[in-house]
Amino acid sequence: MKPVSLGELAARAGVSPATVSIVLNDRPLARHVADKTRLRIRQLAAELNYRPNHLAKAMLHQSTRTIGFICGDIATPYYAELADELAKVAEERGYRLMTQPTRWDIEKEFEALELLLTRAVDGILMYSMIGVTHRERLEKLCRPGQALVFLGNPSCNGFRSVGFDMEPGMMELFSYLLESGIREIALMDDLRFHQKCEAYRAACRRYGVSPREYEFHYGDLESEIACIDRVADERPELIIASSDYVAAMTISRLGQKGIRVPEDLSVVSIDGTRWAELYNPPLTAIKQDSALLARAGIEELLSALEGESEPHAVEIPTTLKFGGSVKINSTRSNRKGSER
Amino acid sequence: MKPVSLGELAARAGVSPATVSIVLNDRPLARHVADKTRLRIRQLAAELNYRPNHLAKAMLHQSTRTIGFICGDIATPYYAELADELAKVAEERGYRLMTQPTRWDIEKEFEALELLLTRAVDGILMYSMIGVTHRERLEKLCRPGQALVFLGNPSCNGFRSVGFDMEPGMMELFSYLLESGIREIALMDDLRFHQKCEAYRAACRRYGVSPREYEFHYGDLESEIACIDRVADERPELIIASSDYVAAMTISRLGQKGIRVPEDLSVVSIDGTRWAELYNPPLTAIKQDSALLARAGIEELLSALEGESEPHAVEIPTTLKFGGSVKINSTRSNRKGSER
DNA sequence: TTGAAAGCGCTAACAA
DNA sequence: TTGTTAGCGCTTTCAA
Repeated sequence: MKPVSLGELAARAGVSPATVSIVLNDRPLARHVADKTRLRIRQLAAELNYRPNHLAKAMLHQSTRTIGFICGDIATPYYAELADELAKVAEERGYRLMTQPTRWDIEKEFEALELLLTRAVDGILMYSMIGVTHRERLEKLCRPGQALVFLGNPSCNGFRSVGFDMEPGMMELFSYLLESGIREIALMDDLRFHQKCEAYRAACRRYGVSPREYEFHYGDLESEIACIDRVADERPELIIASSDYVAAMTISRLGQKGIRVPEDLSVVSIDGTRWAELYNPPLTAIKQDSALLARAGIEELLSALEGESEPHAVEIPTTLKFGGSVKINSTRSNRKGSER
Repeated sequence: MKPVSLGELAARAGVSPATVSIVLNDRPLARHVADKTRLRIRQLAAELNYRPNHLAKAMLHQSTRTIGFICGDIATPYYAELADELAKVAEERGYRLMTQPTRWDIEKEFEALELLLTRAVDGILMYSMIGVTHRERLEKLCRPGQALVFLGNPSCNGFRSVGFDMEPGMMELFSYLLESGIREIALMDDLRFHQKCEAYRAACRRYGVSPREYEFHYGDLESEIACIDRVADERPELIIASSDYVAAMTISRLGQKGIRVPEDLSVVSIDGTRWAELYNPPLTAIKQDSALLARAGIEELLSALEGESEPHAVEIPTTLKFGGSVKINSTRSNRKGSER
């Protein structure tokens, strides 16, 4: 049972396709169509369950009203929440979201960019470092000014980008920790994504803390586990984990070794998703607000689609969110230690 | 700088569009095209960064090679993992996935169905109860045999569906619990989704346990909290939570009231995602394997697209996964208590 | 108040 | 070995 086309509908109504199109789309000219005809068309459309063919429309306007979201990971809490927010904001603006997970595979990210090039989507949001690491290859495909926005990391020079400014949250964290008498503050991260790391180093400098970095690679489970094991051996007072996910992995694995959080070792995570709040203990975190990121990202993309030619590099400030995964030493600094 | 069309490319190469199409798509006839011409076309295409217009192709075949996934929630671990698996399997089969979160809003679910009707996607996977609860309205839009597969709940009579069989996991759980000396087994769920509930009742009957049910509504935070508070007051020995997410919420909130899991109250969750393993304590769970669901779901959808007319109702068995959120009473039953 | 025709970019069938 | 033509379903002039 094939769907009816506008043409067939017109034939059955005894009018031309043009008339049907005008009526069903409520074009200004529809006011000049005889009431009888208009009603007949409408009724017939409902009866036959007529639906305009999205493909034909898209072809005509050369637009699918779809935004692509290319992302290394969509199953982890931070990205899952982000994808959800993006879909919501996109919908508000009359777009759909097509999410392409790439499992942090550079080749796949470039493949996914073809979505944009073949015009299967109108624009692309990309959570990736290729704007920095694979600059030339990227430029061969898309010149700045295209409907491509990098998410997460700002300062993809020349390309549009919306990311977080890690500094405020990091500074707030350090100030809080030092007040609480904690000085051995280590970072566990994929150092290829250097923003968190840079904010960490800046904070270390400012507060006179000597940096300790534990490196692993996103998506490489073994390196993550090895990294946690090193932390367990060397036992800093506190470890900043690069995400809620990594924090959960860390606490879980430390627990298996009999190391308790926060009693034996404190953990601070970066992200602060709903999961961080529900974790046991609730995670103290540098909060990256995915709702803000989503909104700003889509705004920037739409402004590109509307022909706004100047690319922006938006930065969204981070904040500190208190949980229960940091051990408070001195009692006097018990300011807002637990919020719930 | 507008993208070049096949027509322009042909003009510049001094050949007809048809020839270009044949060459670039490596059609059988391409072997009959002069080597010189073929090379010239290929080279020019690369130089001009030619990309076929996806819309035009789609229009021709009346297919976008895209599958829609309509789902109430995509931010919660179980659904996030499922979306990830679906995207992966779809990609293997040459399709893309378009995820439409509806935040459990029935109207939105019907709206999203328009994706299928307007042919913006080739088929739809739907995680929803409307196949059961809004049968007539649904039938008015799509008759069985259409490229629509219900996920999660089997037995959407007449419609294709792929879901879980909760019984094996539930029975295994009960047998384990009774062996461990736990008899007060309660369920916390949205009873509108009656599968889990039915398996629970069946297990209660079989094992002579008197059912205790705590009801809340998905997506309604207040009802969830109220539900947990009732559980805290009435304190069954063990509570089966309808998802990893709900289990985490429960344990977190119980913790705030000073009730520890599993010392004071045991919790078993349903889902068994990666998050369940990383939780503290790791959750004992009835496992719903999202990779299996994804694969079976896509298979079923593709078989519909390929014209296989007989709708199936596939059921995937659940299993019990051991964690540390159940308090073991008797020592003799310490069989595989903790697995990690 | 309505209809006819052209065209969006591509492909497949048929000619040459 | 290559070109011509028609058409996918819809919208938008322009003409009647």
